[in-house]
Amino acid sequence: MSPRASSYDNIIDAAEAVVIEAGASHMTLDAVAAKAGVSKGGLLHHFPNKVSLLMAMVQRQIKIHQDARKKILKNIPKGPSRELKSFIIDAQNKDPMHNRLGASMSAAVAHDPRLNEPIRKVVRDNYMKFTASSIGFEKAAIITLAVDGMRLQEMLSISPFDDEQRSRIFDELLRLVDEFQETKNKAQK
Amino acid sequence: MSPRASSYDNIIDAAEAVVIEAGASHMTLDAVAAKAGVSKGGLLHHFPNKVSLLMAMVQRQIKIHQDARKKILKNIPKGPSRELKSFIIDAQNKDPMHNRLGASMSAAVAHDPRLNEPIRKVVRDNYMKFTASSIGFEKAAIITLAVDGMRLQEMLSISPFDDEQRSRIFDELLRLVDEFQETKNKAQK
DNA sequence: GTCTATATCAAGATAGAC
DNA sequence: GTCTATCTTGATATAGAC
Repeated sequence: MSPRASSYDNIIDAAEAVVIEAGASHMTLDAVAAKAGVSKGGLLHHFPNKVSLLMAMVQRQIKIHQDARKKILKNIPKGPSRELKSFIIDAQNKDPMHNRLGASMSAAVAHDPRLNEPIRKVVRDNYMKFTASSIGFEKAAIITLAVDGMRLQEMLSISPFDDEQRSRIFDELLRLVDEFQETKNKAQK
Repeated sequence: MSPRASSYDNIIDAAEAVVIEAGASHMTLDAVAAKAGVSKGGLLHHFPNKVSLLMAMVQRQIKIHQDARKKILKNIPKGPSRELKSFIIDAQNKDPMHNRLGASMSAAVAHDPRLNEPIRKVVRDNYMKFTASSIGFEKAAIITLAVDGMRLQEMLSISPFDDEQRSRIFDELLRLVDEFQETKNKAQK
């Protein structure tokens, strides 16, 4: 599906870097080309227009998170809320390369709001999966919303939390999933 | 502080409307002027440049929510988590005029990420207030993050919930605040 | 496959009449 | 205080050489 010429990923890396450093509105083709070390013509050979670059950015980030969650799932002992937990643990990861979904998304949406469609779909699928889990619709939704809230705040650089607070919150989220699960189990007996 | 010529608010209304209908990237001065029924020259008489319009949009929305929360607070029986509850109830309001903070913010941030500063400050103040409440830092943070998550998703049009689900989630959030409070009370005895 | 040069266009902002 | 006309810039995209 995606061509894997070395410059292809190189250009996407550069585009993400520009967004992170200068903001979505400054992600011009000139800036991306300069950052990637190619000319604008070279860039436009790989991505015939700006929208195709933005879509590639979003798609690559979606794939990165999907792959990460599959890996995480393997290491979670079987239990009723594994999917939801893998989602929390994936978001907990502060690795720079891992947290560029926000950058890609804000650049895409700033250019054309309709480009949010693939992300909308991912969000939809997530909530379908998690709210069908055994802790109940509302509680699963709230946990997921809190995780997305954290990510979206970080994407907009309005998060009020430092690293230590951030990790305490994620730990509590994981704990709450278990607690909600236990409450539910008792109620069913 | 803010001039209240009728056209002043009229122009801000128009700017918000353009963002909601066409997206942040299409909020050009031409489009706003056309929507407001004035010429570009007329618009630029009130707002000397685009940034000043964007800042006015954000400030007005912040004030609307502050005023709304003050009103809501009066109707909440005294108790330990009144501030947090007023925040949830304010977010619950689906009145169109009330939910334009997202539009203003996305337009501002799309133009220049540094314009998020006033909102960053509001978010900071909120979390300071709520997490100092008696249900404990992590739980208060999670409730607040879930509310902000809902708002930010709606701002980006990626929310997967319909109206009925949305209101069930808000009800559960209010219930959880009380439940967390009770748990805390018992623990302190 | 990568480059330079250039066409085209849209948007922000200014000047000055009424 | 509102208008029209115009200037200027910067960004996307195309054409065509190497």
